[in-house]
Amino acid sequence: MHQPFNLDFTLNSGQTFRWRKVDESWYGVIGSTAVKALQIKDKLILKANEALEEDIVLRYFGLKDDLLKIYDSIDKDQHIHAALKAYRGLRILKQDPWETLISFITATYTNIRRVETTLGELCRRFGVASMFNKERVYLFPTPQAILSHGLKGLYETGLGYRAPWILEAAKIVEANPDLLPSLAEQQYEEARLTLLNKKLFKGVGNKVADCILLFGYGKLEAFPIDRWVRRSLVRCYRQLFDTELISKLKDKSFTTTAYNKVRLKMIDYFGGYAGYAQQYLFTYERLGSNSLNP
DNA sequence: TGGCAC
DNA sequence: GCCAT
Repeated sequence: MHQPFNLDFTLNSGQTFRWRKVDESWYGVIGSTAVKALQIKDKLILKANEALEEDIVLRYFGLKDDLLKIYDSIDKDQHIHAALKAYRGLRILKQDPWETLISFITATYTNIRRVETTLGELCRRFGVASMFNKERVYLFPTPQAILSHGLKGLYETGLGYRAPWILEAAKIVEANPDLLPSLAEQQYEEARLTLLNKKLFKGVGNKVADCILLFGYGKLEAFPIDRWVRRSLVRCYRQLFDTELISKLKDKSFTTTAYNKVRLKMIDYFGGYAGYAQQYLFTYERLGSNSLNP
């Protein structure tokens, strides 16, 4: 197998919300195929309920990234070094853009556990069910499925004030089938502008856009800055910023202007794989160095 | 800048 | 973390 790889770190690092661990196995969906994934030592064992191209699997789990080369390029200081060591094998997934869009709109101003519950409910109600062994797995609902249930149905999933945003997103994607695929053709900064400047989707700001581009499109320079990354930057990377920017990183005055200054500085610092650096700093800050107890 | 569905 | 003000 492509090394290094750690399935638990990858699926527990806040980039995906729908994988479920039962005993030693993870149940989830790749494309529209229900799968069971299990890592034993260096082997990734994949069982699917229908034919699934190996290429699709490699792509999904980020196994096509040359992780050692990436480590080499971002291993710039003792802080990132410790994070890379603690979470060695953590990879950035390449998830479905539509699911990623809705997931990260849902993930603002809450915690991961609640996002998991809400998205689980969304999929349970609106998604196509499929069985794997004794585990029931739901596909992520299509825009059409969401539209057919309407706003009331969305509210019942616990989406709260995001319900209308999700409905609106479904309308936009349904009306423009080429929109999400076209972002894949664009470079990171261009795709980012498409998402943000046109104010395409309600609920998609700086951070959510960067998450979508990183986890849904594999734009590996994207550097999403959330509260954990902010904490990490204040704690370990103070020297890269002036005191004004540091104080903004610490509180609510973290505006778009500040976000962009920090983002560009970090991409400049870590280079084209800044997104990987971000994911390790995020996980290290959130879960600590005790990687056995995530 | 403050308020926010569950 | 984003939106509306």
